[in-house]
Amino acid sequence: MPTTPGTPAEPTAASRPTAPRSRRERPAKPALTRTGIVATAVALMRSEGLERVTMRRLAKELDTGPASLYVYVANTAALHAAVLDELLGEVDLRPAGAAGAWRDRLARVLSSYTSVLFAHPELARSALVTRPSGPHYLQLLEALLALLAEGGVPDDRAAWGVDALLQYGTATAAEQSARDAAPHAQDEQDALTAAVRHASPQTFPRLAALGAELFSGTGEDRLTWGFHVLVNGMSDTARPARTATA
Amino acid sequence: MPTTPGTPAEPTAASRPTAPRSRRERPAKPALTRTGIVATAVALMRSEGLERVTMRRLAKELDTGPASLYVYVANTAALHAAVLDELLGEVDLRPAGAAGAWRDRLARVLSSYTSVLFAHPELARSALVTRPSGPHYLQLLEALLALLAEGGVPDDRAAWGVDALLQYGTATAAEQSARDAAPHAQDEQDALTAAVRHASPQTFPRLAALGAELFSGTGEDRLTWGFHVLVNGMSDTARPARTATA
DNA sequence: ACCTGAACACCGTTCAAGT
DNA sequence: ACCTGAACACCGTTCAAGT
Repeated sequence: MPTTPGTPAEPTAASRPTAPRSRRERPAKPALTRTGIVATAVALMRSEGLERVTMRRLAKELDTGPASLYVYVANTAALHAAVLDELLGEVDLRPAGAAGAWRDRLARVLSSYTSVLFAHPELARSALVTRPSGPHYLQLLEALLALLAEGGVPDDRAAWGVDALLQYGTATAAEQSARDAAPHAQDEQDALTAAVRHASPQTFPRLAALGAELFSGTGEDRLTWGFHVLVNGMSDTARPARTATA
Repeated sequence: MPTTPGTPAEPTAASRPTAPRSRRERPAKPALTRTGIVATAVALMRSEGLERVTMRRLAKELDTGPASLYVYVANTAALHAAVLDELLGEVDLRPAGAAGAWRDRLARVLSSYTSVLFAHPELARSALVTRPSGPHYLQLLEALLALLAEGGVPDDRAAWGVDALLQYGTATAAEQSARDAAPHAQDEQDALTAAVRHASPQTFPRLAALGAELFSGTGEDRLTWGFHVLVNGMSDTARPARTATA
């Protein structure tokens, strides 16, 4: 197995000086390891939210200075990516191998993925920018590709489509982070609703015609519909020829 | 026209004390207004990037303290949303009214939207969380809905679908921000490519079968394909019944 | 080879006091 | 009714010096 770039090997026990008994309260300061750092970061996220998972705060939790963490973690983005990778272990992949219609099983796996991110929408934001590449992510990709193959989606479309499906789930979860974080967020939704409601039917005929329809439905229903739209669409839509012209 | 909540009226000229001649260098310190603040923020973004559009940095630019801005702008997220609203004026809506196949015109409008965000991918990130609600955004919605109606997409699906289309463009632009910001970002892509390349064909048969196909194609081609997938999918996929059960 | 103190260069937001 | 100085409570990251 090749060493992942940017992931320094754990220091051996021998190379580490024996930990000086810390301030007598704590149950002996544990040695720093990448694994331990990430585990502490996950715990910190669960207890205080991702916005508290900062290099400084995490260092405090580990009873050291922020500079020490940079031996194991390249930067804050990498830290958050590692936390996400950890969380992806919670995605329920069992529907992939279960009985039933492949489309529904696909939607169930994707729903599970999305609901994991829904529990931590700030993480979804970072996932859009820093794609995970850990084993859990690979397992998820594999499960989705197997389902698409079972459904007869051509390989070249499945290769592009799996990205679109995951992106859709990720972005939907990320959107939710507004409603979570800001107590203010309802206002923003209201701002758009109000803007649409007051839009002049002369200038905005379609907006006026659709009105509340634009904001209807539960998040769950919209999400599932979207997954089916993507799956049906990619079954129907050929990829552009390699020498495509606009 | 109702007053948008959170947008205080501009102070009248009368209510404002005559500006004390500032440090004699600058061409007379202009009065603070929401419009002026946003315009300065846009200029600052163009010259130094969105990451420099902070309350403190912007205040410095306006020759005042950060506290002064809070009279006009609720917080940093609102500031960024206002900047985005401004930028959306650059989206080319002309294809909506032009001749040609509706699908292609739809794709062209969406491509224009996306390329505006591509020029400022950090803004795309914030757009996912704080949806715009300004006039430019309404015009974009209207144009897209008109095209979907022209294409015979049923109203209820268009209402949900327009969101999916915009989200797809926004998320795709947001993803790009990694490649821009971090000099490191290529590494992350490589990490995933490497992980896929080294995935065991026993454990990950589909991943092994598809391989490089997963990363093939230009961003442009993938984007356009995705738009067509969504449009074709929503033409085919009924919304769930109101009392739908899983 | 790790670990760290200290520093550099910033943040958002609030609040009491000014004009 | 705005405008502001100053403060509070933080950030990420680097680097020289320690062990």
